[in-house]
Amino acid sequence: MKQTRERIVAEGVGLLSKSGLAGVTLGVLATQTGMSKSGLFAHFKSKEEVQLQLLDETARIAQTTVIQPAMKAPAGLQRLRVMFTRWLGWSEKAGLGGGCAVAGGFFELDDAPENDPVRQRLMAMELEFRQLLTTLTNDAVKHGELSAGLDVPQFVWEMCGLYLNHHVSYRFIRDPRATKRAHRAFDELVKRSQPAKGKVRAAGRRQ
Amino acid sequence: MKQTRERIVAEGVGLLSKSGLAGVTLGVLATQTGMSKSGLFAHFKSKEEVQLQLLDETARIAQTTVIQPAMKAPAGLQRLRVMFTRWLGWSEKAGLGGGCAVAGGFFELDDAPENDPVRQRLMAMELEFRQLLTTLTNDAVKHGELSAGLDVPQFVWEMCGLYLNHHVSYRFIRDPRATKRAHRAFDELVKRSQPAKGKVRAAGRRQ
DNA sequence: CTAGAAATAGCACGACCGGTCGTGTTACTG
DNA sequence: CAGTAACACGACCGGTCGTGCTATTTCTAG
Repeated sequence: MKQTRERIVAEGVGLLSKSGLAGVTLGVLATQTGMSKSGLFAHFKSKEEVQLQLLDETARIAQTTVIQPAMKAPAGLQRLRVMFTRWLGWSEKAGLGGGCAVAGGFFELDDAPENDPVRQRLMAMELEFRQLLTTLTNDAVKHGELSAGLDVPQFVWEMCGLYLNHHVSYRFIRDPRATKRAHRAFDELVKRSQPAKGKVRAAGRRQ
Repeated sequence: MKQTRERIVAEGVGLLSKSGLAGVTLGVLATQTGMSKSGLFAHFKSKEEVQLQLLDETARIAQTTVIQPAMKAPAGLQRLRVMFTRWLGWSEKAGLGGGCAVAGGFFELDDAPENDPVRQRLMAMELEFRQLLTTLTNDAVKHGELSAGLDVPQFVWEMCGLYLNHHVSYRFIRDPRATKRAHRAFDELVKRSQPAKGKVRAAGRRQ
């Protein structure tokens, strides 16, 4: 059945979130789905195929949990801000039961060979998302909410860092101030990226 | 022999760096050390013991690679800066052949039970290092190089984030600009944490 | 109601896992 | 010289891994 495969994938994303790529085992996934290992395996060509499917499904969930709500916000700095807010701890909000599989994969596969398909998929997902952030940041610049001279790649780079930092702080350290810290850092990042107030430029209107 | 155990540990830190905690396997470690699995195992009570020893050794290496050189620099902002510079990519500089095992462990064990000994060790290592960073930052404040009104925990938090971000950017993304980006972000962090220049005394206008 | 297709289970495989056990070698001790 | 303790070894334990091959069940079409 078509929907069995979907059920497996839907179950699997939770396991992936909780246990990481290496923790996704055919046996565990089968048990969790209430199937035999071979019955489950018949739906996929290989374990790698399972991992790729799970990453794709993870991306789909992130799309609806993080990106779509953000795109409903008004373009510019507001949209960027909503994106960041939704981004933090999104896997928990989506009910995955664990952390962000993509962030986890960064550390699991950082030494994997360049042509590893799972690594490549992970890289593609990340670059695509960073591209989106870049676009949103550029929009905020066009709206005059961020400085025209802003180093946009650097801005995006730092924004991604705040997410990673929050992930560790929130999930490993379990610091209750993690989310507050991340927002504060983001606010600082935005503030120092804004055009000079009251100065010569005409593009003034911020926030 | 005493030195056999040391040889195992010395070999193991490389494996830990390359493959993460889960990748440290008695069999692989034995092969790599040129021993039989059982011969190797005789030196430890359990695999967990091996992991703890490897983490300790990793800490020792970090001590000489990162911390000791930094402590030779003049106290204050300079020392903090040297620490940060040495910190970035330290595992490579130390010849471990992989990434930072501590950073990797954050993502591997973020869902581990609170009383997991390996998780606890990792946490202790991190908190100790953050404590050191806090002390150095406080020193820089005392030297008047950072603002007296600085939110020091937030400063340290952001500094740790820059390290994580660099790790991903450098090792997974393999962005050649990673280190430049990290330094740039650190400079910005320092700049906005400095006391107002030329102006009055503490509590400057560093909004 | 039955033929065939699709989905699932059963089973076996070789490899590796963490860990145990008995044995042989070596070097020091009395 | 005999005794002994440290050390490393190969064989092996019960399990789990990914992955095939072959039944069996279940669903659907005529």
